[in-house]
Amino acid sequence: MSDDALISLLIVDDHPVVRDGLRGMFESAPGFTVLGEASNGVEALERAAALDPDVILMDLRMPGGGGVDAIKELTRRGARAKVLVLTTYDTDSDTLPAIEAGATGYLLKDAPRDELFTAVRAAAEGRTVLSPAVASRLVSAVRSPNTPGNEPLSTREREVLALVAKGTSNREIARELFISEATVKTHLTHLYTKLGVNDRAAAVATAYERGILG
Amino acid sequence: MSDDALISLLIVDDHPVVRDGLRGMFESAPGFTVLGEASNGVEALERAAALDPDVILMDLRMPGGGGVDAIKELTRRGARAKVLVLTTYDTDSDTLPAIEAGATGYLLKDAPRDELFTAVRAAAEGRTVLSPAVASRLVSAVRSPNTPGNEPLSTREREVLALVAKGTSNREIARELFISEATVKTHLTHLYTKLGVNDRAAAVATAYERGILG
DNA sequence: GCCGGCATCAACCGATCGGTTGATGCGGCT
DNA sequence: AGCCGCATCAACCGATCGGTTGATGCCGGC
Repeated sequence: MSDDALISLLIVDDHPVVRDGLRGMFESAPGFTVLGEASNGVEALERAAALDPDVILMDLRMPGGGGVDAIKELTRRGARAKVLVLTTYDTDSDTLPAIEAGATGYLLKDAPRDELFTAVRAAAEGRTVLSPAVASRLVSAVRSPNTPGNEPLSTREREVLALVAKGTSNREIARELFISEATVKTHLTHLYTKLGVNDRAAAVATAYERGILG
Repeated sequence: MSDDALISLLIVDDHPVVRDGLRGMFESAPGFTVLGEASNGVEALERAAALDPDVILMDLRMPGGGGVDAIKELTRRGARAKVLVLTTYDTDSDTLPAIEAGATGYLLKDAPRDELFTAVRAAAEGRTVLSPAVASRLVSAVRSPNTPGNEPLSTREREVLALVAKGTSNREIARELFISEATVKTHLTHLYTKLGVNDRAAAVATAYERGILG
Protein backbone atom coordinates (compact mmCIF):
# COMPACT_ATOMS: atom_id res chain seq x y z
CA MET A 1 0.00 0.00 0.00
CA SER A 2 1.61 3.26 -1.07
CA ASP A 3 1.13 6.51 0.78
CA ASP A 4 -1.23 8.20 -1.64
CA ALA A 5 -3.35 5.19 -2.51
CA LEU A 6 -6.91 4.78 -1.40
CA ILE A 7 -7.41 2.99 1.89
CA SER A 8 -9.62 0.00 1.20
CA LEU A 9 -12.17 -1.02 3.80
CA LEU A 10 -14.23 -3.99 4.86
CA ILE A 11 -17.22 -3.19 7.06
CA VAL A 12 -18.38 -5.80 9.53
CA ASP A 13 -21.54 -5.15 11.55
CA ASP A 14 -24.77 -7.03 12.08
CA HIS A 15 -26.87 -3.89 11.74
CA PRO A 16 -27.71 -2.88 8.16
CA VAL A 17 -28.22 0.66 9.35
CA VAL A 18 -24.72 0.91 10.73
CA ARG A 19 -23.21 -0.70 7.65
CA ASP A 20 -24.99 1.81 5.45
CA GLY A 21 -23.90 4.68 7.63
CA LEU A 22 -20.27 3.67 7.52
CA ARG A 23 -20.30 2.91 3.82
CA GLY A 24 -21.88 6.24 2.96
CA MET A 25 -19.55 8.08 5.26
CA PHE A 26 -16.39 6.62 3.80
CA GLU A 27 -17.46 6.54 0.17
CA SER A 28 -18.27 10.22 0.25
CA ALA A 29 -14.96 11.07 1.86
CA PRO A 30 -11.75 11.29 -0.17
CA GLY A 31 -9.08 8.68 0.32
CA PHE A 32 -11.25 5.70 1.12
CA THR A 33 -12.91 2.92 -0.78
CA VAL A 34 -15.29 0.35 0.65
CA LEU A 35 -14.63 -3.10 -0.76
CA GLY A 36 -17.46 -4.92 0.92
CA GLU A 37 -19.51 -5.70 3.98
CA ALA A 38 -20.11 -8.61 6.31
CA SER A 39 -22.68 -9.15 9.01
CA ASN A 40 -20.88 -11.60 11.29
CA GLY A 41 -17.47 -12.94 12.19
CA VAL A 42 -17.46 -15.95 9.90
CA GLU A 43 -18.56 -13.91 6.93
CA ALA A 44 -15.92 -11.35 7.81
CA LEU A 45 -13.18 -13.96 7.50
CA GLU A 46 -14.37 -15.01 4.05
CA ARG A 47 -14.62 -11.45 2.78
CA ALA A 48 -11.30 -10.48 4.26
CA ALA A 49 -9.60 -13.36 2.44
CA ALA A 50 -11.35 -12.57 -0.84
CA LEU A 51 -11.12 -8.78 -0.82
CA ASP A 52 -7.83 -8.20 1.00
CA PRO A 53 -8.78 -4.83 2.55
CA ASP A 54 -6.35 -2.48 4.25
CA VAL A 55 -8.58 -1.93 7.24
CA ILE A 56 -11.47 -3.90 8.68
CA LEU A 57 -14.05 -1.95 10.64
CA MET A 58 -15.42 -4.52 13.04
CA ASP A 59 -18.26 -4.62 15.50
CA LEU A 60 -17.77 -7.00 18.40
CA ARG A 61 -21.17 -8.34 19.37
CA MET A 62 -22.71 -10.14 16.47
CA PRO A 63 -24.92 -13.18 16.10
CA GLY A 64 -23.25 -16.12 14.41
CA GLY A 65 -19.55 -15.70 14.99
CA GLY A 66 -18.34 -13.12 17.47
CA GLY A 67 -15.94 -10.37 16.52
CA VAL A 68 -13.21 -11.38 18.94
CA ASP A 69 -12.93 -14.85 17.46
CA ALA A 70 -12.72 -13.37 13.97
CA ILE A 71 -9.89 -11.08 15.05
CA LYS A 72 -8.06 -14.00 16.62
CA GLU A 73 -8.36 -16.00 13.42
CA LEU A 74 -7.15 -13.09 11.30
CA THR A 75 -4.15 -12.68 13.56
CA ARG A 76 -3.45 -16.40 13.42
CA ARG A 77 -3.54 -16.27 9.63
CA GLY A 78 -1.13 -13.38 9.67
CA ALA A 79 -3.60 -11.32 7.69
CA ARG A 80 -2.39 -8.05 6.25
CA ALA A 81 -5.56 -6.19 7.20
CA LYS A 82 -5.59 -4.01 10.29
CA VAL A 83 -8.65 -4.42 12.46
CA LEU A 84 -10.33 -1.32 13.89
CA VAL A 85 -12.93 -2.28 16.44
CA LEU A 86 -15.98 -0.06 16.34
CA THR A 87 -18.41 -0.79 19.10
CA THR A 88 -21.31 0.77 20.92
CA TYR A 89 -20.37 0.73 24.56
CA ASP A 90 -17.10 1.47 26.26
CA THR A 91 -18.20 -0.78 29.10
CA ASP A 92 -18.00 -3.72 26.76
CA SER A 93 -16.41 -6.66 28.51
CA ASP A 94 -14.80 -7.69 25.23
CA THR A 95 -12.62 -4.60 25.09
CA LEU A 96 -9.45 -6.17 26.36
CA PRO A 97 -9.94 -9.57 24.71
CA ALA A 98 -10.34 -7.77 21.39
CA ILE A 99 -7.08 -5.90 21.80
CA GLU A 100 -5.30 -9.01 23.01
CA ALA A 101 -6.64 -10.81 19.97
CA GLY A 102 -4.85 -8.34 17.76
CA ALA A 103 -7.12 -5.37 17.09
CA THR A 104 -5.19 -2.31 15.98
CA GLY A 105 -7.65 0.20 17.37
CA TYR A 106 -10.78 0.53 19.41
CA LEU A 107 -13.36 3.27 18.89
CA LEU A 108 -16.88 3.98 20.02
CA LYS A 109 -19.62 4.34 17.45
CA ASP A 110 -20.59 7.72 18.76
CA ALA A 111 -17.25 9.12 17.70
CA PRO A 112 -17.51 12.13 15.38
CA ARG A 113 -16.83 11.60 11.67
CA ASP A 114 -13.41 13.21 11.62
CA GLU A 115 -12.24 11.04 14.44
CA LEU A 116 -13.32 8.00 12.48
CA PHE A 117 -11.40 9.09 9.39
CA THR A 118 -8.30 9.85 11.39
CA ALA A 119 -8.55 6.53 13.16
CA VAL A 120 -8.86 4.56 9.94
CA ARG A 121 -5.85 6.32 8.42
CA ALA A 122 -3.89 5.64 11.58
CA ALA A 123 -4.95 2.01 11.61
CA ALA A 124 -3.96 1.63 7.96
CA GLU A 125 -0.46 2.70 8.93
CA GLY A 126 -0.46 0.25 11.77
CA ARG A 127 -0.70 2.89 14.46
CA THR A 128 -2.82 2.12 17.47
CA VAL A 129 -5.90 4.24 18.06
CA LEU A 130 -7.91 3.96 21.24
CA SER A 131 -10.88 5.90 22.45
CA PRO A 132 -10.08 7.69 25.72
CA ALA A 133 -12.29 5.45 27.82
CA VAL A 134 -10.70 2.31 26.44
CA ALA A 135 -7.22 3.74 26.82
CA SER A 136 -7.73 4.40 30.50
CA ARG A 137 -9.09 0.90 30.96
CA LEU A 138 -6.01 -0.50 29.35
CA VAL A 139 -3.52 1.29 31.50
CA SER A 140 -5.29 0.23 34.66
CA ALA A 141 -5.37 -3.34 33.39
CA VAL A 142 -1.69 -3.30 32.58
CA ARG A 143 -0.77 -1.49 35.74
CA SER A 144 -2.15 -4.32 37.86
CA PRO A 145 -2.12 -7.57 35.93
CA ASN A 146 -2.39 -9.51 39.17
CA THR A 147 -5.48 -7.75 40.32
CA PRO A 148 -7.75 -10.20 42.16
CA GLY A 149 -10.51 -10.84 39.74
CA ASN A 150 -8.96 -11.68 36.42
CA GLU A 151 -8.43 -15.24 37.50
CA PRO A 152 -10.84 -17.45 35.61
CA LEU A 153 -13.36 -19.52 37.52
CA SER A 154 -13.26 -23.29 37.24
CA THR A 155 -16.21 -25.11 35.70
CA ARG A 156 -17.45 -26.28 39.04
CA GLU A 157 -17.16 -22.82 40.52
CA ARG A 158 -19.20 -21.37 37.70
CA GLU A 159 -21.87 -24.00 38.23
CA VAL A 160 -22.08 -23.19 41.91
CA LEU A 161 -22.17 -19.47 41.18
CA ALA A 162 -24.99 -19.89 38.67
CA LEU A 163 -27.08 -21.65 41.28
CA VAL A 164 -26.26 -19.00 43.85
CA ALA A 165 -27.56 -16.38 41.43
CA LYS A 166 -30.85 -18.25 41.34
CA GLY A 167 -31.20 -17.99 45.10
CA THR A 168 -30.23 -21.57 45.80
CA SER A 169 -28.93 -22.26 49.30
CA ASN A 170 -25.69 -24.12 49.88
CA ARG A 171 -27.53 -27.22 50.99
CA GLU A 172 -29.71 -27.24 47.90
CA ILE A 173 -26.71 -26.62 45.67
CA ALA A 174 -25.05 -29.63 47.28
CA ARG A 175 -28.04 -31.81 46.51
CA GLU A 176 -28.31 -30.54 42.99
CA LEU A 177 -24.67 -31.10 42.13
CA PHE A 178 -24.45 -34.39 44.06
CA ILE A 179 -21.69 -33.11 46.32
CA SER A 180 -21.55 -32.31 50.03
CA GLU A 181 -22.41 -28.96 51.50
CA ALA A 182 -18.80 -28.64 52.66
CA THR A 183 -17.62 -28.84 49.06
CA VAL A 184 -20.06 -26.18 48.03
CA LYS A 185 -18.63 -23.89 50.67
CA THR A 186 -15.13 -24.64 49.50
CA HIS A 187 -16.02 -23.70 45.94
CA LEU A 188 -17.64 -20.55 47.21
CA THR A 189 -14.70 -19.35 49.26
CA HIS A 190 -12.46 -20.06 46.29
CA LEU A 191 -14.52 -18.08 43.86
CA TYR A 192 -14.89 -15.28 46.38
CA THR A 193 -11.15 -14.79 46.45
CA LYS A 194 -10.93 -15.14 42.69
CA LEU A 195 -13.56 -12.48 42.20
CA GLY A 196 -12.25 -10.32 45.00
CA VAL A 197 -15.48 -10.24 46.98
CA ASN A 198 -16.70 -11.31 50.41
CA ASP A 199 -20.19 -12.70 49.94
CA ARG A 200 -22.47 -14.33 47.43
CA ALA A 201 -24.38 -11.20 46.58
CA ALA A 202 -21.23 -9.34 45.55
CA ALA A 203 -20.05 -12.44 43.72
CA VAL A 204 -23.21 -12.44 41.62
CA ALA A 205 -22.83 -8.74 40.94
CA THR A 206 -19.24 -8.92 39.74
CA ALA A 207 -20.06 -12.04 37.75
CA TYR A 208 -22.65 -10.04 35.88
CA GLU A 209 -20.25 -7.14 35.43
CA ARG A 210 -17.70 -9.47 33.88
CA GLY A 211 -20.13 -11.35 31.70
CA ILE A 212 -19.71 -14.61 33.59
CA LEU A 213 -23.43 -14.60 34.28
CA GLY A 214 -26.34 -13.21 32.31
CA MET B 1 -50.90 14.64 5.60
CA SER B 2 -52.44 13.27 2.43
CA ASP B 3 -52.00 9.72 1.25
CA ASP B 4 -49.56 10.40 -1.54
CA ALA B 5 -47.44 13.00 0.20
CA LEU B 6 -43.93 12.40 1.37
CA ILE B 7 -43.55 11.09 4.88
CA SER B 8 -41.33 13.54 6.75
CA LEU B 9 -38.88 12.22 9.29
CA LEU B 10 -36.86 13.34 12.26
CA ILE B 11 -33.93 11.10 13.18
CA VAL B 12 -32.86 10.95 16.82
CA ASP B 13 -29.78 8.97 17.75
CA ASP B 14 -26.57 9.75 19.58
CA HIS B 15 -24.45 7.87 17.06
CA PRO B 16 -23.49 9.90 13.96
CA VAL B 17 -22.99 6.66 12.10
CA VAL B 18 -26.52 5.51 12.74
CA ARG B 19 -27.95 8.91 11.86
CA ASP B 20 -26.08 8.87 8.58
CA GLY B 21 -27.21 5.37 7.82
CA LEU B 22 -30.85 6.17 8.42
CA ARG B 23 -30.69 9.45 6.56
CA GLY B 24 -29.08 7.88 3.52
CA MET B 25 -31.46 4.99 3.60
CA PHE B 26 -34.59 7.12 3.67
CA GLU B 27 -33.40 9.86 1.36
CA SER B 28 -32.57 7.37 -1.34
CA ALA B 29 -35.92 5.65 -1.02
CA PRO B 30 -39.08 7.09 -2.60
CA GLY B 31 -41.77 8.47 -0.35
CA PHE B 32 -39.67 9.81 2.46
CA THR B 33 -37.97 13.05 3.34
CA VAL B 34 -35.65 13.62 6.26
CA LEU B 35 -36.29 16.97 7.91
CA GLY B 36 -33.52 16.83 10.45
CA GLU B 37 -31.57 15.02 13.11
CA ALA B 38 -31.06 15.19 16.84
CA SER B 39 -28.57 13.47 19.09
CA ASN B 40 -30.47 13.41 22.38
CA GLY B 41 -33.91 13.68 23.89
CA VAL B 42 -33.88 17.39 24.66
CA GLU B 43 -32.68 18.28 21.19
CA ALA B 44 -35.30 15.95 19.78
CA LEU B 45 -38.06 17.93 21.47
CA GLU B 46 -36.76 21.21 20.01
CA ARG B 47 -36.46 19.82 16.51
CA ALA B 48 -39.82 18.12 16.69
CA ALA B 49 -41.47 21.41 17.59
CA ALA B 50 -39.62 23.33 14.89
CA LEU B 51 -39.83 20.81 12.04
CA ASP B 52 -43.17 19.12 12.71
CA PRO B 53 -42.24 15.73 11.25
CA ASP B 54 -44.71 12.95 10.53
CA VAL B 55 -42.57 10.30 12.15
CA ILE B 56 -39.73 10.46 14.65
CA LEU B 57 -37.19 7.66 14.55
CA MET B 58 -35.91 7.54 18.08
CA ASP B 59 -33.14 5.69 19.85
CA LEU B 60 -33.74 5.10 23.55
CA ARG B 61 -30.41 5.19 25.28
CA MET B 62 -28.79 8.54 24.76
CA PRO B 63 -26.60 10.77 26.86
CA GLY B 64 -28.22 14.02 27.89
CA GLY B 65 -31.94 13.36 27.85
CA GLY B 66 -33.19 9.83 27.53
CA GLY B 67 -35.56 8.76 24.79
CA VAL B 68 -38.35 7.65 27.07
CA ASP B 69 -38.63 11.07 28.69
CA ALA B 70 -38.71 12.70 25.28
CA ILE B 71 -41.55 10.44 24.20
CA LYS B 72 -43.45 11.21 27.38
CA GLU B 73 -43.07 14.92 26.79
CA LEU B 74 -44.18 14.63 23.17
CA THR B 75 -47.25 12.72 24.28
CA ARG B 76 -47.97 15.28 26.96
CA ARG B 77 -47.77 18.06 24.38
CA GLY B 78 -50.17 16.15 22.17
CA ALA B 79 -47.62 16.24 19.37
CA ARG B 80 -48.78 15.19 15.92
CA ALA B 81 -45.63 13.18 15.25
CA LYS B 82 -45.64 9.42 15.65
CA VAL B 83 -42.66 8.01 17.47
CA LEU B 84 -41.02 4.88 16.12
CA VAL B 85 -38.48 3.55 18.59
CA LEU B 86 -35.42 2.11 16.92
CA THR B 87 -33.09 0.46 19.37
CA THR B 88 -30.23 -1.98 19.47
CA TYR B 89 -31.28 -4.68 21.86
CA ASP B 90 -34.59 -6.40 22.33
CA THR B 91 -33.58 -7.04 25.91
CA ASP B 92 -33.74 -3.35 26.57
CA SER B 93 -35.40 -2.71 29.88
CA ASP B 94 -36.93 0.47 28.46
CA THR B 95 -39.08 -1.41 26.00
CA LEU B 96 -42.29 -1.30 27.94
CA PRO B 97 -41.78 2.16 29.42
CA ALA B 98 -41.28 3.49 25.90
CA ILE B 99 -44.53 2.01 24.70
CA GLU B 100 -46.36 3.16 27.77
CA ALA B 101 -44.94 6.61 27.17
CA GLY B 102 -46.66 6.69 23.80
CA ALA B 103 -44.36 5.19 21.20
CA THR B 104 -46.22 4.04 18.11
CA GLY B 105 -43.78 1.30 17.22
CA TYR B 106 -40.70 -0.50 18.36
CA LEU B 107 -38.10 -1.95 16.03
CA LEU B 108 -34.60 -3.32 16.35
CA LYS B 109 -31.78 -1.70 14.44
CA ASP B 110 -30.84 -4.94 12.79
CA ALA B 111 -34.13 -4.99 10.96
CA PRO B 112 -33.80 -5.24 7.16
CA ARG B 113 -34.37 -2.08 5.09
CA ASP B 114 -37.76 -3.05 3.78
CA GLU B 115 -39.03 -3.73 7.24
CA LEU B 116 -37.92 -0.26 8.27
CA PHE B 117 -39.72 1.38 5.36
CA THR B 118 -42.89 -0.58 6.02
CA ALA B 119 -42.70 0.26 9.69
CA VAL B 120 -42.32 3.99 9.04
CA ARG B 121 -45.27 4.01 6.66
CA ALA B 122 -47.32 2.12 9.20
CA ALA B 123 -46.29 4.48 11.97
CA ALA B 124 -47.18 7.49 9.83
CA GLU B 125 -50.69 6.13 9.57
CA GLY B 126 -50.80 5.59 13.29
CA ARG B 127 -50.64 1.86 13.09
CA THR B 128 -48.59 0.06 15.70
CA VAL B 129 -45.51 -1.83 14.57
CA LEU B 130 -43.63 -4.06 16.92
CA SER B 131 -40.66 -6.31 16.33
CA PRO B 132 -41.55 -9.93 17.07
CA ALA B 133 -39.40 -10.08 20.20
CA VAL B 134 -40.97 -6.96 21.62
CA ALA B 135 -44.44 -8.13 20.72
CA SER B 136 -44.04 -11.36 22.63
CA ARG B 137 -42.69 -9.44 25.61
CA LEU B 138 -45.73 -7.24 25.54
CA VAL B 139 -48.27 -10.01 25.54
CA SER B 140 -46.56 -11.75 28.42
CA ALA B 141 -46.47 -8.49 30.31
CA VAL B 142 -50.16 -7.85 29.71
CA ARG B 143 -51.13 -11.41 30.35
CA SER B 144 -49.77 -11.28 33.87
CA PRO B 145 -49.64 -7.71 35.09
CA ASN B 146 -49.48 -8.91 38.68
CA THR B 147 -46.54 -11.19 38.18
CA PRO B 148 -44.12 -10.84 41.08
CA GLY B 149 -41.28 -8.88 39.66
CA ASN B 150 -42.71 -6.11 37.55
CA GLU B 151 -43.37 -4.01 40.59
CA PRO B 152 -40.93 -1.12 40.59
CA LEU B 153 -38.53 -0.72 43.48
CA SER B 154 -38.65 2.40 45.57
CA THR B 155 -35.67 4.73 45.62
CA ARG B 156 -34.58 3.54 49.02
CA GLU B 157 -34.90 -0.06 48.02
CA ARG B 158 -32.72 0.50 44.99
CA GLU B 159 -30.11 2.20 47.16
CA VAL B 160 -30.04 -0.73 49.54
CA LEU B 161 -29.88 -3.19 46.68
CA ALA B 162 -26.98 -1.37 45.08
CA LEU B 163 -25.01 -1.64 48.30
CA VAL B 164 -25.91 -5.30 48.64
CA ALA B 165 -24.47 -5.88 45.17
CA LYS B 166 -21.22 -4.40 46.41
CA GLY B 167 -21.04 -6.95 49.19
CA THR B 168 -22.07 -4.55 51.92
CA SER B 169 -23.53 -6.16 55.05
CA ASN B 170 -26.79 -5.02 56.50
CA ARG B 171 -25.05 -3.30 59.37
CA GLU B 172 -22.75 -1.41 57.05
CA ILE B 173 -25.63 -0.46 54.81
CA ALA B 174 -27.39 0.92 57.86
CA ARG B 175 -24.40 3.06 58.73
CA GLU B 176 -23.97 4.26 55.19
CA LEU B 177 -27.58 5.29 54.73
CA PHE B 178 -27.92 6.69 58.27
CA ILE B 179 -30.74 4.31 59.14
CA SER B 180 -31.04 1.37 61.53
CA GLU B 181 -30.21 -2.18 60.63
CA ALA B 182 -33.85 -3.09 61.18
CA THR B 183 -34.88 -0.68 58.44
CA VAL B 184 -32.37 -2.17 56.08
CA LYS B 185 -33.89 -5.58 56.66
CA THR B 186 -37.34 -4.19 56.07
CA HIS B 187 -36.28 -2.73 52.74
CA LEU B 188 -34.68 -6.02 51.84
CA THR B 189 -37.70 -8.18 52.59
CA HIS B 190 -39.82 -5.74 50.61
CA LEU B 191 -37.60 -5.82 47.58
CA TYR B 192 -37.32 -9.59 47.83
CA THR B 193 -41.05 -9.95 47.42
CA LYS B 194 -41.11 -7.34 44.68
CA LEU B 195 -38.43 -9.17 42.74
CA GLY B 196 -39.85 -12.57 43.54
CA VAL B 197 -36.70 -13.92 45.19
CA ASN B 198 -35.65 -15.24 48.57
CA ASP B 199 -32.17 -13.92 49.22
CA ARG B 200 -29.77 -11.13 48.38
CA ALA B 201 -27.80 -13.08 45.82
CA ALA B 202 -30.86 -13.84 43.74
CA ALA B 203 -32.02 -10.25 44.19
CA VAL B 204 -28.78 -9.00 42.69
CA ALA B 205 -29.07 -11.48 39.83
CA THR B 206 -32.63 -10.52 38.85
CA ALA B 207 -31.74 -6.86 39.28
CA TYR B 208 -29.04 -7.28 36.67
CA GLU B 209 -31.38 -9.22 34.42
CA ARG B 210 -33.89 -6.40 34.56
CA GLY B 211 -31.40 -3.62 34.13
CA ILE B 212 -31.95 -2.24 37.63
CA LEU B 213 -28.28 -2.74 38.31
CA GLY B 214 -25.26 -2.69 36.03
C1' DG C 1 8.60 -38.21 40.26
C1' DC C 2 7.19 -33.99 42.20
C1' DC C 3 4.28 -30.07 42.35
C1' DG C 4 0.19 -27.44 41.58
C1' DG C 5 -4.61 -26.93 40.39
C1' DC C 6 -9.04 -28.96 40.82
C1' DA C 7 -12.58 -31.34 43.24
C1' DT C 8 -14.00 -33.61 47.12
C1' DC C 9 -15.15 -34.00 52.24
C1' DA C 10 -15.25 -32.89 57.67
C1' DA C 11 -16.00 -30.25 61.89
C1' DC C 12 -16.36 -26.12 64.27
C1' DC C 13 -17.47 -21.30 65.30
C1' DG C 14 -19.12 -16.64 65.31
C1' DA C 15 -21.50 -13.53 62.42
C1' DT C 16 -25.01 -12.61 59.49
C1' DC C 17 -29.24 -13.22 57.30
C1' DG C 18 -34.28 -13.97 56.57
C1' DG C 19 -38.98 -14.11 58.65
C1' DT C 20 -42.26 -12.36 61.61
C1' DT C 21 -44.95 -9.17 64.15
C1' DG C 22 -45.96 -4.78 65.39
C1' DA C 23 -45.50 0.08 65.52
C1' DT C 24 -44.85 5.27 64.12
C1' DG C 25 -44.76 9.30 61.03
C1' DC C 26 -45.03 11.51 56.61
C1' DG C 27 -46.92 12.64 52.20
C1' DG C 28 -50.19 12.17 48.33
C1' DC C 29 -54.69 11.09 46.62
C1' DT C 30 -59.69 10.92 46.95
C1' DA D 1 -60.85 12.85 57.03
C1' DG D 2 -59.39 8.44 55.59
C1' DC D 3 -56.46 5.43 53.01
C1' DC D 4 -52.23 3.82 51.14
C1' DG D 5 -47.42 3.66 49.97
C1' DC D 6 -43.01 4.76 51.71
C1' DA D 7 -39.62 4.99 55.20
C1' DT D 8 -38.43 4.35 59.70
C1' DC D 9 -37.51 1.45 64.00
C1' DA D 10 -37.71 -2.76 67.59
C1' DA D 11 -37.07 -7.46 69.30
C1' DC D 12 -36.80 -12.20 68.63
C1' DC D 13 -35.75 -16.65 66.45
C1' DG D 14 -33.95 -20.34 63.69
C1' DA D 15 -31.42 -21.04 59.59
C1' DT D 16 -27.75 -20.02 56.87
C1' DC D 17 -23.47 -18.22 55.70
C1' DG D 18 -18.42 -17.23 55.84
C1' DG D 19 -13.80 -18.46 57.74
C1' DT D 20 -10.62 -21.67 59.15
C1' DT D 21 -8.03 -25.77 59.33
C1' DG D 22 -6.96 -30.02 57.65
C1' DA D 23 -7.32 -33.92 54.70
C1' DT D 24 -7.78 -37.09 50.33
C1' DG D 25 -7.55 -38.31 45.39
C1' DC D 26 -6.90 -37.21 40.49
C1' DC D 27 -4.71 -35.27 36.68
C1' DG D 28 -1.43 -32.76 33.89
C1' DG D 29 2.94 -30.15 33.33
C1' DC D 30 7.90 -29.70 34.29
